[in-house]
Amino acid sequence: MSNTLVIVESPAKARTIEKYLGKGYTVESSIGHIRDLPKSAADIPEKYKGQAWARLGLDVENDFQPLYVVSPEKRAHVAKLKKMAQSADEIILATDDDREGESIAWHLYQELKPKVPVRRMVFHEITKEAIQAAIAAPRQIDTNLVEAQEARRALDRLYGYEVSPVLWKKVAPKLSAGRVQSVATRMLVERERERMRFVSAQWWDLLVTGRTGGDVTFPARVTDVSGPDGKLQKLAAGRDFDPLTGRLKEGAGVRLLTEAEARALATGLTGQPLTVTSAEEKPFTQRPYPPFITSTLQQEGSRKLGFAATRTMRAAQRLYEGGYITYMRTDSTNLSSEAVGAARTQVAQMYGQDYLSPQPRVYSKKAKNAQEAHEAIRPAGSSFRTPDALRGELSGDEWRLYDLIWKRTVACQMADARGRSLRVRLAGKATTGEDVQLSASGRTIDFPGFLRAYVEGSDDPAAALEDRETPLPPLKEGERVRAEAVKPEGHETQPPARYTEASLVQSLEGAGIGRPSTYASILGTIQDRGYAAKKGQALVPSWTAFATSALLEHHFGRLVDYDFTAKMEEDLDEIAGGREHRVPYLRRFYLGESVQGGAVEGMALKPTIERQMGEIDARGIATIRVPRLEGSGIEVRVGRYGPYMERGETKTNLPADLAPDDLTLEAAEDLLARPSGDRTLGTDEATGQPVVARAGRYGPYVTLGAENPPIRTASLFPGDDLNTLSLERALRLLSLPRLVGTSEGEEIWAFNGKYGPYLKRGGDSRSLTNHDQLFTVGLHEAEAIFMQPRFGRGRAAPAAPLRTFEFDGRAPILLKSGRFGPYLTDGERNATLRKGEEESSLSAERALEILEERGKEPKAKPGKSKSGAAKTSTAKAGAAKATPRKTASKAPAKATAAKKPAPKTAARATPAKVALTWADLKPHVGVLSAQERQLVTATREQGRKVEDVAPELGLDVKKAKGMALQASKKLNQAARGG
DNA sequence: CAGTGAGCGAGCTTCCGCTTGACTT
Repeated sequence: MSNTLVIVESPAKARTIEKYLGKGYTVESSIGHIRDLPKSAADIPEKYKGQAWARLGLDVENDFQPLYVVSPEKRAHVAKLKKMAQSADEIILATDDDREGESIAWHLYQELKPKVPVRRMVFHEITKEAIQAAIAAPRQIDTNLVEAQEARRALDRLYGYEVSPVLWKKVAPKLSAGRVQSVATRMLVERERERMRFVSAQWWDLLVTGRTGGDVTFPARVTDVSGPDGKLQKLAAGRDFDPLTGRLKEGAGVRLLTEAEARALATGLTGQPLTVTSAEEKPFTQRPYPPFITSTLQQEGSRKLGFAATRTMRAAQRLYEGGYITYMRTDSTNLSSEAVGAARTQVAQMYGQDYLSPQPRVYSKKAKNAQEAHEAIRPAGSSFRTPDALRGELSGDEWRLYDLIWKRTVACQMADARGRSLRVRLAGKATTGEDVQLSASGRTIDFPGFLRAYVEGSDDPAAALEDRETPLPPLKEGERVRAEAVKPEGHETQPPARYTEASLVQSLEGAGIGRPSTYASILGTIQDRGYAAKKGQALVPSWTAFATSALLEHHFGRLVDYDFTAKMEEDLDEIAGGREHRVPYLRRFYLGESVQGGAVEGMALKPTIERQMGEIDARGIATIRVPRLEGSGIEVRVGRYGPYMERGETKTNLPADLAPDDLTLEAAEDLLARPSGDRTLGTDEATGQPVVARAGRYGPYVTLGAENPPIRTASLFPGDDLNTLSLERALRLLSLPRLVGTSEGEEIWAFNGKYGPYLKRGGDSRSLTNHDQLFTVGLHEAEAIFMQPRFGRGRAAPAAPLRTFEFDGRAPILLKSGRFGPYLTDGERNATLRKGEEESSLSAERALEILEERGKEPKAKPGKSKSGAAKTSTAKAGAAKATPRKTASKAPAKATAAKKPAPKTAARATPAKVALTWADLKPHVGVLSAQERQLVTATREQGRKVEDVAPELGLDVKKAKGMALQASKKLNQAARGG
């Protein structure tokens, strides 16, 4: 009997399809993509590790040739597929019918290397008919579509892996940038900026309770009041105000009532007669919403059930795996005919024929960039199980979500809701003389139709139906009523609301950004990177998000345009259609294309980054514009240790839970006046100075004196708690250092240092084993400690090697445990073990290989270089080869010698850390910020003093010196190929 | 962003889209 292997993407799908296909077919899944570009160094095959482009996984100088690897966690599964492929007579690749699915099919083909016929088949519904039809109409892999996917993949990699490092250098390490997340972050930031600029305004109007002759009451609102000239004038409402100034928009032509005017008018209108001047009734109909797709399911999951996107998706995944619903990651609102039939049957049964829409409804409005590989999300099968029937079977989240999906699906085949809206205008006169006009509106639902099953945004359709009705008595033109009660109401304009998970997903989807499979993880990413935090339902962007967004907007504007993805999709469509190709497309994006006149066409990412690295002023980027603080001299900055505020010499941390929008001038002054986290414990009687407990970047500490800088500081001991620290304890800590006694004519002092407690006698020091010894060590004990060799007691002895590998004619290689994990060393070079290199199973040969391949010389210590250089030269030559260094360029005189460099001599002539000259460093000034560059150029090229240059750059001398030092470090690092 | 003293191994961080378990607490 023949055996056909069918491969789909999802295991749950495989199980279903296998049932429909029967004998002769084996159905297995790929479980998503099987190969990808290497994620990090650990995934890069040895063979490619030395390549400059390996980090990207794309050979950017060679047609962007991708390097695909099977990730470690997929290896076993791919091996299983290979085995199955070998025993099959035929293979059908039935991955999804979209760009990614086509690519998965192609990767399967590449990786399995089948020797039997291979066909490609697609279906959009998991129904018996659809699958049999698909089997009967196979095709070949669409290589153009695959190429479009590869272009998409490459672009995302280049964007993410080239731009993120810019953020590491200019903002903070471990940050990230990407086509999707950076736009999502920008959306949050722009909304917050609007809120920060927002100026609120107050306005008043009047709510009138009218009473008819028939003794029915209804609400109406005053819309117009006559001015001094007797003419009616519209009352101001929220929309008439400019959100940037809080003042009425120019030319609004409305009247703004003060509270007093509103109250006077209310009194004057109470009890007065009103005349109905017009009554207009209009019928309306409302159509049901389309069935769920991923984004709308997440939105309604959030609105109706209060689920976060991940929670909705987790429940949906379980429903899908249990066969209760169709696939939950989809962008298509399409329903199979099976589903439409099932829904209609159920409507007729449960609500009656009247509630059925006369014609089957088709929902085809496409979302931007929809790929439509699946159906809409609906109850599975050709007859839907009702939520009630599943009460015992499903529980908790799953049942509630199923109920929601069922209702929405059934409702989409129901009849329109029908009703009437009534709009009434009334006129009256206050006793104070003003004419007024009022308006009342009502809404009556005559036939609820689909609303009986499903009301968007509400958990209970029955209750929501009532909410949707605002009954109004049947008022006729000319009818007289009485203003029974008049209530003046004050209102305040509101800033635009922050995004929630649901509304952000909605906006991203609207712009065609992100895919159903990624919406939930986008939210995770921006929170994991610290770009946003949830505050209730709202997503609040962090100060880091402001800095990052500002950098990208100013220096890589095109990359964070809201339509960047839309444009990319257009280009990818061209590639998929065979009218454009991957390589030239990527070349324009990454390298740019020179056209006549020397101009560069395309995004030209790489050259842009190289240029911007020098342009971007890190300090400027870290300084965040806060409109409300303008002119106050207060600056907000994100520093290495989080966000802080600065005014002159005063600095204070910004509390983590303070949203950018909440930083008003008042709040800022308040924080500056009371440096954050500081707690005054009391007063030191001896000096009369306050004792303050603070949290600093090196941990908690106490100070004597509340000023900056304080008179004295002392770190807390490991067991101390900043929140409960007593004044007595603080004073005891501040009493350090302690004079232990005098020995050998020198004083012995006990200090608490950054590496822990230690004793100091003249120029000599010894560590102590615990902090309490600082108070307890006596002179004799101290002297005994000093008798010990420096690295003996009081400091962890050098750890014994974990393993030793011996070699003939070569120094042994030791495996040691270090701060950064296990590493190999032979005394000359060191190499840290990477992921996948097991310390237990390491062979001597492999150890040698690793050391040869990537062993690095430890940093030369001053005074040690001599003896280092005198040792074996083989290691040096190897290192020099692995990381070619710039030879000191004061060497032009030795040009002849340099022409034919004999590796060993060259290596010996260039010790590991010869001081680099300005000529060596100058080409690398691109790594510096504009300010750093000016400073360095002035001092090193023009030979000026930092003190003289600082004022010109608007820096104080102390800061400038620090900056010069930093800049020098950066330059050296860059010049040495770091 | 405070201030302290010596000596030891740097290398990695990061993207977007497809999919599920396998881990531990």
